[in-house]
Amino acid sequence: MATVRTRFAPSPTGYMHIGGMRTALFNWLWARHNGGEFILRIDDTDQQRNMDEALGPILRAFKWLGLNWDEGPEIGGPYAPYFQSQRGELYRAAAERLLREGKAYRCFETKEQIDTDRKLAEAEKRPYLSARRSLELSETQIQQRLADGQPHVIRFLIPRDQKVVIQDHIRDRVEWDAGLMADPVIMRGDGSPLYNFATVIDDAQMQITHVVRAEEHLSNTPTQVLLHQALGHTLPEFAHIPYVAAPGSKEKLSKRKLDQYRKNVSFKRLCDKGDSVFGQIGLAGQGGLDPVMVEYYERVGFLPAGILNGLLRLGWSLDDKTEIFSLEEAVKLFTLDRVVKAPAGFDPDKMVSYQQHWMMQLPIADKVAGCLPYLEKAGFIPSPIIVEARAFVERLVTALGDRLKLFSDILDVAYFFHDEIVYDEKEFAKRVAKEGVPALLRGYRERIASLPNWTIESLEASLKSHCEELGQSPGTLIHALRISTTGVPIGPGVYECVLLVGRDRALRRIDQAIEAALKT
RNA sequence: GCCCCCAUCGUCUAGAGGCCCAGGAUGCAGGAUUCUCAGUCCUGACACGCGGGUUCGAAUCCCGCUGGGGGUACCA
Repeated sequence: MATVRTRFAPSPTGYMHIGGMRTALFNWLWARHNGGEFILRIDDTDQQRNMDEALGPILRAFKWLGLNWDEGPEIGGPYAPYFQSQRGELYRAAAERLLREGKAYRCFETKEQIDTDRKLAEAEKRPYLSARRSLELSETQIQQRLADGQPHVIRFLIPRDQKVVIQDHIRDRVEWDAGLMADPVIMRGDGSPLYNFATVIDDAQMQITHVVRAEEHLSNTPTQVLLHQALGHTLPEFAHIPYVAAPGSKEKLSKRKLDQYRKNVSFKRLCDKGDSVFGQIGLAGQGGLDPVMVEYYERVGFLPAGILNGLLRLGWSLDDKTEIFSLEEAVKLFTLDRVVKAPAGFDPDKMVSYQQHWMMQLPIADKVAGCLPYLEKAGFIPSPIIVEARAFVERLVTALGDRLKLFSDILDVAYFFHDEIVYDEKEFAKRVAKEGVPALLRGYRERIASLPNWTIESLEASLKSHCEELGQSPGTLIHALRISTTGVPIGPGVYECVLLVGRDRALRRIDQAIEAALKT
């Protein structure tokens, strides 16, 4: 059996769509699962502006997620070039051949004519079919028009007597009546190919065995099948996977409707996180990152494993209980017949939960490495990073444990880095600015100030005995201590926090808190 | 208008005639653990779009309806 070859053919748009990434992932997995090859081809039939700018983010997304390509940009391959804009000769030759064999024709009809025909068909509630007026032109008439430079396109002559049937890997048997199809343009007036045509030529020339693509292409399939047949190609197998839908809807996820998605609670949560993070690391407004783009997840501190796992489970399942898959396991277990037929709504919450799982598996050293850039960019630690800072972050990350879900979460504990802290006012009022608490705090402060060295144990023992002597419950002091030293009611164990804040700073903060409490 | 696709908890999904008064996950609510939070562990509420068939028996098969979606371009 021939080697399985799949492809993903993005248009260079300047960003990688998260839904497109899922399609790419399925292609990649299917190729890898079968020990085959995955090809990246760039569909730039529209003239492109700046290729680096347009393609860069797409390649970056693949690299970040670790989805390597066997042939394509940067590495080439036996069927190069992999940019449609550089393959014009192939398309032209194929179009010429179809013309010569009478399977395509030069169409001189104006857009207005076609449009009128179309409207008429619609009004009469019948399918629109090409009138094929140009077919009645004699060879000399055609030559005359060409000589006159009359604008024209090349249309594929649909063989109307046929039925087109495919056996889709996901949708099973799908059938169309060619008698209901209009003749599609395959070459523009300027001699450039249309997507439907270029794809057919490329898929065949690149020996693609499985066309795995989003279902919005299902309706392109009969045209492509007919084209393949006209050209004498072996038909690739098809698998039309459902598109990724917007949160809380069944509509295709689109960059243009971001404002609307923000009404969704979980989507909004994600957006807010990004806003906060990008603001702090100087990425705000930079080309506008948003959750429809893969880069968003990278920049906000997701792990490739989290995104990959989430994307995999969006429209695919192994069984009734397995949720967690590493890429390696996915390669082993992925099959097209387990792909779901219905569109899958994108759920940021679920994405975060996979992320959380994979973050918990990550070794401390990797967590540190992931957090450092955020701290550096936000100016929390000196740049370049010095060993002391690194060591401190390691202690901090260890103490944070599972509280760290995204790398950028490290920015939420600014109080370990800055001298000034911000009190959570409600908590301060409740835990510190209360009858007797400042005095209790002051006594404890004196006690630990004279402690030769601070450890979790010594701090805790001091606190226990202090409370005991005064007949106070430890909880009261613990909470007061936490708010005074960190400003917030959340975080690692108090003693751990105090140690992380550091002796001098902790004592100073306690003093400040007592002062502030007495003022109110 | 025409062609095509789809339809199980809010969401992602399991389910290919009896194992299902529907299972897992996520989210939500409550509880336990604990100095808080996170985590972990329990508990709870929440779904087969509707109507007809077929069958002893249907979430599962068939038909219709409704609903949702995609395409309908000299976009991809």
